Amino acid sequence: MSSSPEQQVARAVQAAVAELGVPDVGVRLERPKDPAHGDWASNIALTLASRLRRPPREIAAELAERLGALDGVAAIEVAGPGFLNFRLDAAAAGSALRRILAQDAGYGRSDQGQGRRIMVEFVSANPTGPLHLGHGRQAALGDAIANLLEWTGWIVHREFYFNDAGRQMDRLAASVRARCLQALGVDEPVPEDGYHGEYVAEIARALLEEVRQAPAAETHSDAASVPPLDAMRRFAVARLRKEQEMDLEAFKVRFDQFYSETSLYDEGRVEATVRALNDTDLTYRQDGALWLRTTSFGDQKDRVMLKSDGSPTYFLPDVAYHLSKWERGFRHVVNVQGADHHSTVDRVRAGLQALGRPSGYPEYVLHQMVTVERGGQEVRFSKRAGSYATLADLVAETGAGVARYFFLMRRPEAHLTFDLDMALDPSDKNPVYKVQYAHARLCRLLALDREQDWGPAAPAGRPSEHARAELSRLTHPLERELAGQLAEFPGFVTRAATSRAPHLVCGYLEKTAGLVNSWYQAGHPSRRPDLAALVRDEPVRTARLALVQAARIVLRNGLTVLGVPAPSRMHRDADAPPAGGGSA
RNA sequence: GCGCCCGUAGCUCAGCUGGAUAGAGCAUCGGCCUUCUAAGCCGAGGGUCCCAGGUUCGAGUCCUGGCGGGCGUGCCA
Repeated sequence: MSSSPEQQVARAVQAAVAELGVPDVGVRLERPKDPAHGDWASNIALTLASRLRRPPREIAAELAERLGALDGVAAIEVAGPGFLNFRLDAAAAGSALRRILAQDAGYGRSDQGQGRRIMVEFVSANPTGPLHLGHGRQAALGDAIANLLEWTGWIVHREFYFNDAGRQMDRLAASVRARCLQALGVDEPVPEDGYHGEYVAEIARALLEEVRQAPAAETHSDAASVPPLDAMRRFAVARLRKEQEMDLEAFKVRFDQFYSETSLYDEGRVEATVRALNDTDLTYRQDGALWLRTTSFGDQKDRVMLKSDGSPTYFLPDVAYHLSKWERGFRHVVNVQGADHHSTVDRVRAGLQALGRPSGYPEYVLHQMVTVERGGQEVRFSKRAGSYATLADLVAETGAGVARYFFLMRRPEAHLTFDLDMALDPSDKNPVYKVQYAHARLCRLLALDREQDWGPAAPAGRPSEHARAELSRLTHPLERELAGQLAEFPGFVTRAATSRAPHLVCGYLEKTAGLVNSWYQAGHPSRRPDLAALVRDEPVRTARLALVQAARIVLRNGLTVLGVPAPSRMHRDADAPPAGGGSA
């Protein structure tokens, strides 16, 4: 792959800096916010000022002089306090487009991960109820982070861990039992610490129905014949897990593996973890319980591993679970969790460190809570779920694509207000549609070009034609700016991947879509027909269609990384939901 | 009390290793259809970047101390 003009300039600056006697400074170019400052800029002179004890402008001037004439660079300017601004010539500015066209669906991918394996664990909901909005944010985040890692050269494993053991399962079973009895006319309240949602009653009804249809002996339905608690627990867990998987399916999220907490016990992993921890000198008995000295590793207080009744706290299977990740060969693990779990971070890591695993293992992305607003008021969705809003309700209302995008728009550590009015707005006010519509609009231009008879001298625009386009024909400032923006896409993907920040891609896409719309609109036939993409002038048209094609590729690739569909058409009917919602 | 996260325009939020005049969307106001789909575009107004110190050529960004909000701080998960 030939290097981009940006990379060539960066290398040249690096060399010039080395000539000044500073060989060990990395030079990275940035794109100036103000197009008047050129295509690329370097602040290297500013950063070297104190080290060289010289005024930054003087350093910049000397660098500019040493750089002399660079291939593809039309002008080098010293500006402001000491910036070096580089203005590419039209051909170089267009050359980025050629790379986009050549790489197509691969544009934005890189090999930073070098084929290393990484696990992303996310959602990991307990099988005690439907998935709620917090899980939705996690599902969108985890899947997008996983995609970003794949795009940057990692082999990614998506895993869902579920706690199907422990006290909560007893509470679930007891709740189902109470609902069964209620269905049979017995006045039996759901336990105070049980699950009160309507869905538990649904489970109870389904369970009774199954019992009734079973060929077994005791088919008469009365209070004495409800199934044993253990059967209720198994039935409820299976059903809830199935339901969660359907919710995830509707949300277009897939996992490579669902890992059961119970399996940790069945395989003796919890027991083995206790023994291993006991072999260290970091455990002690107090008040009849077995403690781990997690404070040795920065935890705020020591934690109980085994309660005084001999049963483990959730902490122990958590450590056992993460040991299994390590044993399965995952040296890189990202756990996506709600911030309400942040207290587990220190203790799980402490447990792992006690057994010799590295201190930063695993990595955590903790996201803040989600609230939904409509008309400026917080809304609660589901009566069915009891106290919280379900993901399924939200997805049914907005579609998977919109919901995913809205969950990804904000940085994970910021509270997320899900604005339903905006999510349901079919216009470009809705950021998802803004991006999707820009994409569809570009697709439409390409289609129109294929349909149009431009005359014998002008073959219809095909990808091969785009590749041969004279990109120096892209001279309009809006075209230059859009082309420059498209060149930035791979950088955003790598930055979003390494900082586990899909929202950066959202921001990038909205900016790009805005530039697309501006350019498109500037060339609207009612305004400046000479700026339209589909002009008669064949070389100009081919160049503009190359830009169209490149922008289309970038928008599509960006949406794809986020797990949001990139439709080539949007529906115009006021009644029908927009095509891009991905709710199908 | 202690720990983590947050505090930027009326609202929801971006702001890359500290850099040029602090940005976007929504909302408000004013323009633009002879449709490459106006579900759009152009423009305007709107800011003590929570406060106070510090670090330096330069701080929304880093450090310290406050203030305000969220979450956590179980032999619950």
